[in-house]
Amino acid sequence: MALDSKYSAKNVEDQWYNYWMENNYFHSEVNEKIPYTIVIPPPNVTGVLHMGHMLNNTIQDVLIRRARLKGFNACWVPGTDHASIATEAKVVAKLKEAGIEKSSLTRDEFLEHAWEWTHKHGGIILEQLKKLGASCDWERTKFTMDEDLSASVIKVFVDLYKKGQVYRGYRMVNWDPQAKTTLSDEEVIYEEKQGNLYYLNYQIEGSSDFVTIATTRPETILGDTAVCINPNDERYFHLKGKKAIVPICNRVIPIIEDEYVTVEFGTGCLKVTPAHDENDKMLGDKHKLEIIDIFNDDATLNTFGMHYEGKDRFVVRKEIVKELENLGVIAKIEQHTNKVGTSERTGAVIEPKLSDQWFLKMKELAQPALDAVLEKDINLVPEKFINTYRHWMEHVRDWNISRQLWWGHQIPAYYYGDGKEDFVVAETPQEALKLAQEKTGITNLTAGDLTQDPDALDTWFSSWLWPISVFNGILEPDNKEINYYYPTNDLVTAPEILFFWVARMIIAGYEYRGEKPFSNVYLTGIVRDKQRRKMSKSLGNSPDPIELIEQYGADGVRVGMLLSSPAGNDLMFDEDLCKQGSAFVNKIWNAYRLIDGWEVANIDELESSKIAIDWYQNKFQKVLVEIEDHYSKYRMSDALMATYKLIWDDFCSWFLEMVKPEYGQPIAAATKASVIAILEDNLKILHPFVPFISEHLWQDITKRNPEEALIIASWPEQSNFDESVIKNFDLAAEVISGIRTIRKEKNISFKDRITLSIMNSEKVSSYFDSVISKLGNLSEINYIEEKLDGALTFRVKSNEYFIPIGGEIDIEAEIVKLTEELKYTEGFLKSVQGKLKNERFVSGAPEQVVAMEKQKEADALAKIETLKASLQSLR
RNA sequence: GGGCGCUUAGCUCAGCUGGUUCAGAGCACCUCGUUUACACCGAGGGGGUCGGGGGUUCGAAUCCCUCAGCGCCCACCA
Repeated sequence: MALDSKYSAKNVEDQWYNYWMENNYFHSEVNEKIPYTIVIPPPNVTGVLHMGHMLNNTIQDVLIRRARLKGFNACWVPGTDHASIATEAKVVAKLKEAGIEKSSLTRDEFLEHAWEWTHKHGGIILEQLKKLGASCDWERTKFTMDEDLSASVIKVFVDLYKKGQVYRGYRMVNWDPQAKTTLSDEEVIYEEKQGNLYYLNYQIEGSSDFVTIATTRPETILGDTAVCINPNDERYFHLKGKKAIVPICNRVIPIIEDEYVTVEFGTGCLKVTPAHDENDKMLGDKHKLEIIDIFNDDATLNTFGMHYEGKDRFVVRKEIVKELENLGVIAKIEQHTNKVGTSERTGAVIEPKLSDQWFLKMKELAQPALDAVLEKDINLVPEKFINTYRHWMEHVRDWNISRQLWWGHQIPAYYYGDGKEDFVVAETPQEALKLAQEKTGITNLTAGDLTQDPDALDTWFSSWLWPISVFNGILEPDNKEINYYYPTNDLVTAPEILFFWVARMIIAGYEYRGEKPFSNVYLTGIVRDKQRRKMSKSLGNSPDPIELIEQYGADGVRVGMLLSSPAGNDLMFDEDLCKQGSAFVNKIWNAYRLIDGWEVANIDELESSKIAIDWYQNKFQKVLVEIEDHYSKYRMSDALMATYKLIWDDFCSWFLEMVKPEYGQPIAAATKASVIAILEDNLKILHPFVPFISEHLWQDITKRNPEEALIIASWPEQSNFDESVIKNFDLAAEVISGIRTIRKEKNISFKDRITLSIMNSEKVSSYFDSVISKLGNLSEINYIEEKLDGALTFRVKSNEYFIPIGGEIDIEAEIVKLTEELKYTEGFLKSVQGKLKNERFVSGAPEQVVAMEKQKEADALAKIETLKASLQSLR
């Protein structure tokens, strides 16, 4: 058959993905084999594939395919996350485009829209993963809002409530005024922003004196309920017990004393706004201050904002500064940088806000999860993340798990009155009613008297159960699937969600299984562009992964992604890497074309072929050990690079060149059979990286039954290898290199056959003559005792090689070359001897090292001898 | 403000407990090549005083100190 010299991935990849699907190779069921399990970090259900996913899932697929080849029962569970806030924001925006406000809809109406959106866009990302070659067990696809997963979430919430771990509290929380919901501390990103520090004069009641406070947020003065000084600050002793007047609203507020105030900062005098700052709240509680909330939910001012009512906080900031200026109360304005919290999802500036929310106590739950990582029961790769993890776990704060959103799991708390404790928590409304009746003693309480908490749970409150809930391990803790697949093996995810997700999964794992959820966590880098900017939609610097696959093929893109992605290191994505990837795939393709085209005949195997096969088999084993080592350390790019070099350099450039028959000649049947066997082993180790082409070639070699597919073949058997065979070959390769260098330097065409003479022949393995002769295109090899006059020379180890080319030698040039080599060798000898003369070295260094230096000395001396002799003969 | 990490060839990075294969790899670059698998190719080649300074040692890219630059995480200083 005639194969095109350019491999076309497009024609091949869909075909084999379908073949794999049809034969159900991705599917896993409980059996007697050892399981190897990965749960996918569930992407947002309505999201599209981005470069981070590509990297992430390529690594997972490499791991899972390799495990499958190694004979494990490989199970990769895919799925999606409902992504409460992100999805709700999208749906709200979508509705707005259609002229519908969320506030005009009932909860059920809104959820209908949300589900519609989810069904329309959900799963797109999973389809995209198929293009990449992801061998997930699609029959197991899960969604965090599936019925059973939702029930798991509710069950866990109720359970934790009963255990006293979940509680309702009135606290200062992070408010996202755009999404109009609270956020957990982890969802707030602090950004350094340039702002001003305003110094304002507050008049002292009953006096013309004033006190100067400093604030970054002048609009909040309308919520001030005290001024605070440090009791030890002599400057303000005269203010003790006095009252101050807030400008504009003219509220009279007490001047309190607290050592919390830093004397050195600003004026050493602080305005206290308990409703809008966590520290102020703390002061307010301590000194029993009034709390005045001046904001609406969207961060516009409410009636306490007086004439600013209805205006946005940032507009008010500008306007109020003007008004204060007019009133003459601004003492000065300084430039000031401070950290401003913004919403991870919407980017809106977070407003600290007091409200009733649900919290999960973390301290106690975190302990086993912390120990597991510190004791390396769970390995973080790379290890540098252990410290970060430890720090977070040791300082973990209670988790705000309620969100003022509709899209998500509605909190199973039911209110029957307005009192703080007038609620019950239960898995079902029926149960809630029963509990409420018991609690209140009112037996004729009806379902209609109960109102479910309108809030939804934080998305992560469902994804933290993922490794358990996908196997139904919450609802049926003793089912055979969870018992078999859990704990899973590897988790591959981005370091950004180490706290959001990974840490919490570990916590849930110990709380609900008494066991870790996974053994290894591979934290990938962040995909950046060449300018080191994070790839993002808004910057428009992210290539479309599907377009990349169209262009370079999934195999090419996979290789491209993996080529430069050591764990934990950011990946500077460059399309050239994909080019390199597809070039590699093309190389494999052409190697196959070569082999496939060989005519066989029943002839004896050539000596060079036998040598080549023996050498490659040993080399393959040696590299296999390296590859295994890299895998064991999760060094995927190194494993790939070792494979890449083995295939490109050793297999293609050396091995195939050695066994390749002369033009028009047939190859020995036995040789071709060996080459095919070697090729098959190559395809096995290539398969995790480039699944499509490897399967394609595997199936093209010979007709295979479904049970003989490469995807379920077995990884090459590890066996001993003979290092001396490899060393011998390296020597031969050096000689061939020497010949090529001379050809190049002297412009001797490769087509011209030349003669090679070797001195000190007893030290050369004549075993390799055939190989050297073939790759050097020699007409003959001579073994000589005396130097050859009128020849070009080169040295490998202490042997000297001569290539006679008649009388055309440029003697002067040869002399220069030899002199330089001599000079270098003498310098080298000097440094070695310097070491050996140093008694402290000889006595202090290990024997091995000293012996090595002595060997170096001997080699150098010998080389100097030959060089000198050669120079002599030229002169 | 605390903690962690990084700085090695033009680029992206390996270099484990100091000495064997310690100055490496891939890409890029330069030269030559229309060799009968592949120009997404082949052969050959150039390129780094391992961020600066100091120290320990017979010996340091590797250990210690210090300075500089960069990055990440955490933290309530208005």
